Amino acid sequence: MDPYPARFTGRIPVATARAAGEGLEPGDEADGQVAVAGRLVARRGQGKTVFADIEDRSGRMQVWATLDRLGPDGLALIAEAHLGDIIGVRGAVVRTRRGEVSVAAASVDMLAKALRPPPDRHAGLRDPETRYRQRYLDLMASEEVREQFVTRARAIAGVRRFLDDRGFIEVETPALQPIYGGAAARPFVTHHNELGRDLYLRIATELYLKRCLVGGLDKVYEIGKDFRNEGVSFKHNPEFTMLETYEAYADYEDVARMLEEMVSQAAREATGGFVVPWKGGEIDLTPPWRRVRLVDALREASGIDVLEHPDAADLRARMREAGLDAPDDAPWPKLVDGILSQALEPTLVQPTILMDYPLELSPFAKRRADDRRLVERFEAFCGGMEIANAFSELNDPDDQRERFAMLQADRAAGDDEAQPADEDFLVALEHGMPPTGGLGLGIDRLVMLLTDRHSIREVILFPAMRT
RNA sequence: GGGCCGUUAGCUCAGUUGGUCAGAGCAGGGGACUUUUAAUCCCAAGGUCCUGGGUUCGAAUCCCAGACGGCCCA
Repeated sequence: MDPYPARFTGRIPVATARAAGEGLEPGDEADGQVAVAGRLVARRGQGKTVFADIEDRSGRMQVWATLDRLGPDGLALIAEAHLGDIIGVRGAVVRTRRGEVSVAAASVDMLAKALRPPPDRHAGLRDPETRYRQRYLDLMASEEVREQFVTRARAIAGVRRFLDDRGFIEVETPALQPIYGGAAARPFVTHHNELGRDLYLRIATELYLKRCLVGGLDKVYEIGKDFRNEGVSFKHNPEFTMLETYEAYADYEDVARMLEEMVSQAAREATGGFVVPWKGGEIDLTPPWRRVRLVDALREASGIDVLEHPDAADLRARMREAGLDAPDDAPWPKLVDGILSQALEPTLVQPTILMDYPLELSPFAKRRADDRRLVERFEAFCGGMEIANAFSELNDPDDQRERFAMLQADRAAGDDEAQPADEDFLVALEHGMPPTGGLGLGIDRLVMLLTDRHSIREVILFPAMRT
């Protein structure tokens, strides 16, 4: 017997086979035969009769194996199979005297022998380390975990459908970049042997997607992995999935409306509604979301008006007065971000859009005409996490050049997350980029919200672990 | 970065004051059983108690260091 045969023909999902037996009375047998296959998850031996449960993605089904129908070799195969083996069964659909729709096995095939045992059927797999490192065991042991990742796929499909329906085109831009940019983060560095030079794994797709806008693609999006060389936490994985969209002739308020609709549609496709459970309460994603100016929200949460403390040392002192952590080497934008993350972000459970950020925090956003210290930018928060970031994109190449210079000053002042200037991108801007509304949406965090999971590791199949 | 907790059989877990304390259930092995539903019954087997030091007559247990993981805080 080959324990790993190449094929098993004619298979149907067990849910389909079960449906064929729904109308049967106990003791009845349907006409014809079906072929089903799946992992052996339980077996109840009775000597010359064996009951076995097999499971595929569609569900679970009982196999009724008797010496009369199978003969000694076939019965031995199923009687001696291990839990975890993948077997194929052909036979009539019946309803047993106890009322269970089953396949009365006429033949049994070993399709894949398992050499290692599956997790305990009743206790499941609880050790979080094994769950993450050997996710296949977690999936094998838990229908709920399998469903978790189906929900993730549905949410992403919902986002894609939403954007495709609105005329966006999906594009792919380089993950290996000669210079990184588009976010404040430290990159991973890798090396190209033939070119003899270091390359960076992207920390964002922003600067390449904007090049697409310069070229006239007008409405583009990319869903893909970004890589940030930072610590891991309940909401950080070094590689994570990001959506970025750019729409010509839109501004950040247009983008805010699109975000609300997109997220609520994804929620409906993934979970069936706009209201999702969250940490014992619920989050209502129904548009419109609350909007508040960032500086007002910061003042309400911390008592600090950041625009009244434009000097880093001054702001640092004020923060410490208020009991907030303010590192000595942090430049002004980092300090403002510190107030946001410490005092404000955890309070933003219901969806909230914070509008109008200080220019220093936002090197790619267009200034507000009415207040040159602020830019047309929002971030959306939900469940105490940032989930999205959007601007009216800066398309003035001279202003952009100045912003890069500011970043270099931050870098010199000790901010190792400040990104280098990208001359090639500036050349692209000099060719003219239309006024554009851009958006970044953290897909992993969105999935956390939609599935009431409080660790990013629960929504990433194979999260980063120490080796 | 800090604090707390955890790591014992393939899985889920017990293990008292430092002394018959190497244990159970399930899985796996042998046997009985032709309608079971976590089937049942009998038998046997299964260990780097995370790693390395230390204290002690004696350590899964106490101390120190480390690894990995979880939670909380910053």
